[in-house]
Amino acid sequence: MAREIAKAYEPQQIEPRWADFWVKEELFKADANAPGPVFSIVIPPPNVTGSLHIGHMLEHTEIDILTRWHRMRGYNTLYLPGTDHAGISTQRVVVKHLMDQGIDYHKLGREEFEKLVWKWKAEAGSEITQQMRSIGESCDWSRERFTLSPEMSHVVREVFVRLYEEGLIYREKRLVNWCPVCLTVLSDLEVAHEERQGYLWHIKYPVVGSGQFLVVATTRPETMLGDTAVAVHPEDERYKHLVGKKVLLPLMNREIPIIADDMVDREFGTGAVKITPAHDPNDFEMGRRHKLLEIDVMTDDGHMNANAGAYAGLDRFEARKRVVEDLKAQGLIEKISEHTHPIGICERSKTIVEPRISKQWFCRMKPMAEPAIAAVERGEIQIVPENRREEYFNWMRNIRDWTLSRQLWWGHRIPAWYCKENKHVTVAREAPTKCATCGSTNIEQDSDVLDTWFSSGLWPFSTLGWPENTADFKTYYPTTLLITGYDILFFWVARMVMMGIHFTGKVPFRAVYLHSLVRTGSGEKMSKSKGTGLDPVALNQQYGTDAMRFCLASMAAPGTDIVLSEDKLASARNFANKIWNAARFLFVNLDKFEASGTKLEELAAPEVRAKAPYTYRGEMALVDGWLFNRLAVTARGVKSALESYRFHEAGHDIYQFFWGDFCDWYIEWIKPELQNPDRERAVVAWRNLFSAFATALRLLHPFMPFLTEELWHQLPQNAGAKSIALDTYPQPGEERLHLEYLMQFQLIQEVVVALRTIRSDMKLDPKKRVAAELFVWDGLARDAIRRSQDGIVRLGILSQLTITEKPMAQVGGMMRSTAQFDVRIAYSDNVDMAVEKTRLKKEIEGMQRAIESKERQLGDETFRSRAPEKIIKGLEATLAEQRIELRKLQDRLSQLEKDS
RNA sequence: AGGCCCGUAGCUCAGUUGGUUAGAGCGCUACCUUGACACGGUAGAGGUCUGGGGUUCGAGUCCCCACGGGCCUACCA
Repeated sequence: MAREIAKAYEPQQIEPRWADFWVKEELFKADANAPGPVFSIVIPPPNVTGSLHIGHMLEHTEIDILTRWHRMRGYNTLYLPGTDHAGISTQRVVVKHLMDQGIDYHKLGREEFEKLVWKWKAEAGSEITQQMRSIGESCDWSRERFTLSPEMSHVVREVFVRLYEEGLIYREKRLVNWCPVCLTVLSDLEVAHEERQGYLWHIKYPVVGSGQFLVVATTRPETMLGDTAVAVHPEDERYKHLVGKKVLLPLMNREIPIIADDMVDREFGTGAVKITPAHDPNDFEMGRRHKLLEIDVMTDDGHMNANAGAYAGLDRFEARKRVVEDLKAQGLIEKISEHTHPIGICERSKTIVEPRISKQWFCRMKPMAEPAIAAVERGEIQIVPENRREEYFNWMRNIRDWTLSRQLWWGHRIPAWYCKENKHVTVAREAPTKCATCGSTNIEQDSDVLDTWFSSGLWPFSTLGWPENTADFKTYYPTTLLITGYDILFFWVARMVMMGIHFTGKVPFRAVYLHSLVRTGSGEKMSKSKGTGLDPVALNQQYGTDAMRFCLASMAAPGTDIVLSEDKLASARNFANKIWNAARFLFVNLDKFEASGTKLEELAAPEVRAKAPYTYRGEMALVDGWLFNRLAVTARGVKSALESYRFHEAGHDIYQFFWGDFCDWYIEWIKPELQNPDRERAVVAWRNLFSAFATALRLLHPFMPFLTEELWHQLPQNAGAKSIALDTYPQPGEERLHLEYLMQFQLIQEVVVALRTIRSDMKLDPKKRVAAELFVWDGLARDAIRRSQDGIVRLGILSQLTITEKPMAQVGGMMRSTAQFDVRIAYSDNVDMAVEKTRLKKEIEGMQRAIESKERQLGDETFRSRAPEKIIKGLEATLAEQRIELRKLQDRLSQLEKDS
């Protein structure tokens, strides 16, 4: 039967089929009761609002590679998918959606709004998980989780109440980061710092009863409306005499005290600082120390409030202008200087964050941070790359309390109820009917929700059934590994570690691999909102998901950010095409061979894999010995690379093997064998080819799941089998490598390349067959080569090859020599001896340099006494070879010079 | 302000504990439409590893300084 196989690899034709197959067959459903070592990984839940971006593509590629790899190696494997309700993002998306329809969400009311978000989630919230299916991620979809599902909410509430009962959660009025656009408080981590060009306004505050002025410097003049003091350093001679006096706050005509506090920097500005406790973190602390008034002069949405007097109602930036103008008019601006300073930006709305006094829920972090630090110190959690450990420690050691509440409607509502009669607080798992303290039924639940990261922090155990001791929890917790971006080390990783240890007594994962970020050519982080991102979905469509995966993996060196380009994708696509065509070669030739009357079963015996490499009457072909050893070397390399998250190295090894060894040499070499009239020989060749190809496919499968699944199914030995994903992964053999195969075939490769190089230098017609002579120094190798003569003749495009028993004189024809062999093409047309001489001279120079440096080193007593034996031996061996080569080159050159 | 990372071939980047003539992909040059593959084949050119100093028998690799680029943390008004 003739097989239909397209001439070029067309991923669009095969990917959707396997993506569906994997999902429908529930191929990756985990079984908590299955035997074997466990590999479990939970997904960093993407936002429900999201769609797959290039960062996910990288992350999910890495996760899926390791997941498939472990599964194939026989681990009880769970890759648990899910999404995050993403409070602020989702609420913003839906609010905007409503606005587009002319609906103000405030008017809908909370309940109605929440219903709409759920509806929206049901309709649009599975885009990313659908995309994950279509790119073939080997998740267990039966265990998909959502951070705001009833089950997860139950866990969140349990955790909140326990923390409250333990005194780790408290409610307090203090200075927080407020976003006037999102209308919510933010945690420190959600505030980005940016250097901005601004001004330093020097404002003259009249000292009461003296006619003098005290000049303060500020970057935010509008906040002066809320000033309740001016502070100077207690030892500042310039101002000592003023401490205890008062200034008259301009524009507000309020008398405020001059205080002394050593937090003041005498060097900065004028050395006198206005104090606005309600709008600046420093001032707030100082205010509390000195029991100053805290006057909030702004509204939620960044306008001035009634406390701002004449400025009430103005936008904060407008107010700044007006304040400055008015001060100028009164002659109270002493000077204005340019000043670059960092300001806080809301990560979502990009507006300037306003520090503000507000009553919020906080989580005490220090007690939880300590065990989290210890766990990493003791190595219970491995952080990769290691240099991130220090960042982790640094942040953990300086940790500050976490602002938990958010003024949103979408999220886990805080399980706290306030007694309206006497302000008692009831925190409970189940909604209470009355105040726990006074019994009043006049209670109301806190209207805020929890920071989204609070529920994400529980993800590794909430998804596995905690607080019940479920089978999943028992088997899969702690998870084996977490793969996520280093940009959320604090947001998420650190918090999971703290929560995990606190609640389960165990670390949530044994290792964290922090992957790179994908950047644009100009070094920016790729971002959809900035329009600088490449769209992985479109690119997958164009180049193939496998190509994308392979490309990303090949670039994913730990600790290095990735700059992706279409060039690189094309190169990965070409690799996929190469494999496709290797398969095509197999099948086209198989058809021919079958046509000559061979039964497929003979070639595709089920044990084909197990017994490979096959021999012909006990005799191993050198090329087979070589190829299977190369395969073993590759499997070894891939294993050690993946064990240490060096995806790029694994990818490179496989690429090298598949293209360089398998396609360029093996296939070329065995071509005649496959149609060998000696049927027995041909069958051996076919079995080895099938076996090697299938092994290579299995090696590649975690990287390119679609292509390998497709081709694997077409191999006769896999007829009727379920999936390559459930097949075994090639393990590096226990037995030692047979180095002689590797070395002997490598020698052949060198000979063939030397022949081709000579031909190329001679500008020989590529089809012109010429006679050549070969001498090989090593007797064993010479015998091996004699048996491989036909191959050399074919690949070197020779008419005949004479293998001599003696070294060759460096005369006549065109030659190449190494320490191991001499090869000559006895053909002298077209030879430009001047070019040959130049080449020889250049090579001699290089060789002399190499030899001299080695001689110098080896002649150095200190080197000999201190360098390891291995290095010295190696150097000596190389030196000996190079001396031989040099002598040959010199002989050759002088011969040529004599001739001319 | 503190910390971290990077600067290697025209481009994008590898280079695990310092050790033998520094690698890959793309690009480039020449030749080749050969029965798997032009998304291809064959051969080749091209870096002395940003600069300077140091440690060492030996440095792309370790240390210091400078220059250039990036990131993170941070309450300098």
